[in-house]
Amino acid sequence: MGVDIRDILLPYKKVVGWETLAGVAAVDAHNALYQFLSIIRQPDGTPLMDSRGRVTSHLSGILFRVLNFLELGIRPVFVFDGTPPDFKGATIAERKEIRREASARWEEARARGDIVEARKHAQASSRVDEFVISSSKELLGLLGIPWVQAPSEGEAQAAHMVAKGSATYAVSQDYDLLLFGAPVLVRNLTVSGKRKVRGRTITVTPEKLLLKEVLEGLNLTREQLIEIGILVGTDFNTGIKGIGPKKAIQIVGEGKFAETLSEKLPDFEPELIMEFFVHPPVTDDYSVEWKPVNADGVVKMLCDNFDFSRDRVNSALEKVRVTAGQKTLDRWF
DNA sequence: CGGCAGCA
DNA sequence: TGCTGCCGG
Repeated sequence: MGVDIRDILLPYKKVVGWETLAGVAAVDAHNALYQFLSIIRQPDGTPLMDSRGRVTSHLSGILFRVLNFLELGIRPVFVFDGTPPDFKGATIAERKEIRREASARWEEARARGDIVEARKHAQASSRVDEFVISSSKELLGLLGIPWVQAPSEGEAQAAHMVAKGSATYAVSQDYDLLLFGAPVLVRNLTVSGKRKVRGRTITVTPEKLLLKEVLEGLNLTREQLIEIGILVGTDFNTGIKGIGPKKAIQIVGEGKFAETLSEKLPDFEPELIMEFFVHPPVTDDYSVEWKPVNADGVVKMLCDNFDFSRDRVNSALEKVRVTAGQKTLDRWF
């Protein structure tokens, strides 16, 4: 998922404290929902589900994260994907196949009692489907959180909203936001700092990337950063085998992007993808307005309809009732 | 992921 | 008070 240019971005990642993050966060909804669906699972990989078998992991994730954001003075706006460009077709088909295989391996591993293996494949089988999207939008509405429907890629729309000042920063784990021109990208926006990765407990802290610093530091234009992405592979193309971000930066710096491509991938034409990153379809037809949490509505949806515990939901909502009360003198809601 | 009980 | 580990749906 996403362009893997992590290695060259390492020097430009800045660990930031929560107090610096008060403001409007344009959240890459697909990225957040995928994260919730893949991680909020039982040890054997089974996601949270209601009595009717509907997956509810994403609803749990949204509820607690959004309420935490509000408490921290972070006003999120979720940005959902629209219609992907035609040239994403191959990637979409490939991912579908990967999910299908992962699903089968999940079953196999569970059948033979290999919990660890089962969970791994279950995570890889996660899919943000129509139900996940519509139920997420419904819950966000009840929480008073605005969401925007992108005409095409949500990442592009989120980047656009930060660029024009509708949001302070974009939130995603993917670096594509930088290719789409997001001036500020924040990663690891999870409240609990401790995470278990392969048995080890590591501390995950929010980190900020400024596009300007990345481009100046690497002495690149945004078009050149996109060229690097295309060489190593994006959501829209496979990239060249044997070329990672380090080699790509060298190639692009020497002005040999086109030359290298025509040599290694003579049939591939990068122009459409380049143009898509530079000028993606985005809209200015949105309104971003936060409303008070509809606590009754949230309880009705989550407890009556999706079997959440009343105690848990109420105590989560209780925290923002206090916060909302304190903020009424601000121009918050 | 995030809440929370249980324990040092 | 801070950490570990289980549970949620």
